[in-house]
Amino acid sequence: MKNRMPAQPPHPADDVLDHVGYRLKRAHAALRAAMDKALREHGLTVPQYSCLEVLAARPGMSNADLARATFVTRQSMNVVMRGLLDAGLIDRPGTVETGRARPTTLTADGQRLLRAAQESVYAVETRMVRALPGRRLAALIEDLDRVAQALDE
Amino acid sequence: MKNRMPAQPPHPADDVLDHVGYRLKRAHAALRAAMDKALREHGLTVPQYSCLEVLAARPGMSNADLARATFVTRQSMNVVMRGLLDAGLIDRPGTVETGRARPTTLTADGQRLLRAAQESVYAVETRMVRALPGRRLAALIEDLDRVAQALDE
DNA sequence: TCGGGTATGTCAACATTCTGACATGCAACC
DNA sequence: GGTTGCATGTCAGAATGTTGACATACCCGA
Repeated sequence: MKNRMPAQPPHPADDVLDHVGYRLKRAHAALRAAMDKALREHGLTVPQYSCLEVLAARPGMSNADLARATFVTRQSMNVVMRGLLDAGLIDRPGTVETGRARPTTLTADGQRLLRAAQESVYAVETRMVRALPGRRLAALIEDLDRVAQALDE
Repeated sequence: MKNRMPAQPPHPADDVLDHVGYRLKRAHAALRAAMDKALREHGLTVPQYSCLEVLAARPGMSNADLARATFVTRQSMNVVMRGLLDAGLIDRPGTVETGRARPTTLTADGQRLLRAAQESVYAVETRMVRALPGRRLAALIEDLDRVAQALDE
């Protein structure tokens, strides 16, 4: 209905649609949609892929660790892991010598599927990076980290 | 369990946690949590606030317009609007002369509540902006827009 | 040794959001 | 006029996520 003019908005600078938070939300929504589409052909959801990916980089993480790393609650990660366990993509000892946290690892199937999915997802990431002019990638990452840190405390 | 060292990760550069997508997700999660906390005292959720905010900047938007502007489906925005209608914060004509799209506007109560909520939310946004060194804000916004555009097509 | 304090895994209830579907309304084109 | 295409609003069901709660397990100081 209303026309969108992202390049030259016909509004004062304090328009909501010009705020950083809105742009951040917009970029995140676009990334989420692109990843969702890329992962569909591999039969994975974004949380499932995130779990596998983090697990490949940091083998032996517990359920609570994975929840924190992927920004969801322990309970949500619990159902994600149940799905991955049923699919035989991850493995976890039934009991552990000390504590309650059980270390999780990728199975051979999990590693295979992850490698296949990574090709699709990394293509998405490449599209992102190529859209950035010059050496702005490092600056963008640094700024995102500063923002996250400022908001966390 | 694993120690986090965001400044100097003890891993190769191709670690997932170093990717742009991960940092984007992380920053968005932090923003979402901060806004959630700021809005709780006003009795608003983030989608509800987004709806009011966009509606203040672009009065007369339809349900589908608002859904697109806030990156949710029409169906989701429908239930958000139902809550705002029941709370008397927005208003919408029962019928319209032409078409199906009904223009929505803020009520006086909606404008009052939005103004109060904006103070809390803008404080969050200020925290974000202050965390950015020098004149990097404009560059960050521009980069986020480029990323979103590259992923949308 | 024995409490607090904290972290974990999991269950249940609730909310939020999505996908699928359908009816309605308009425009364009034959 | 009729039909095709597209956008909108809304219903129903399923998937996904959350908060709240509880039992368990470690750590640490009194």
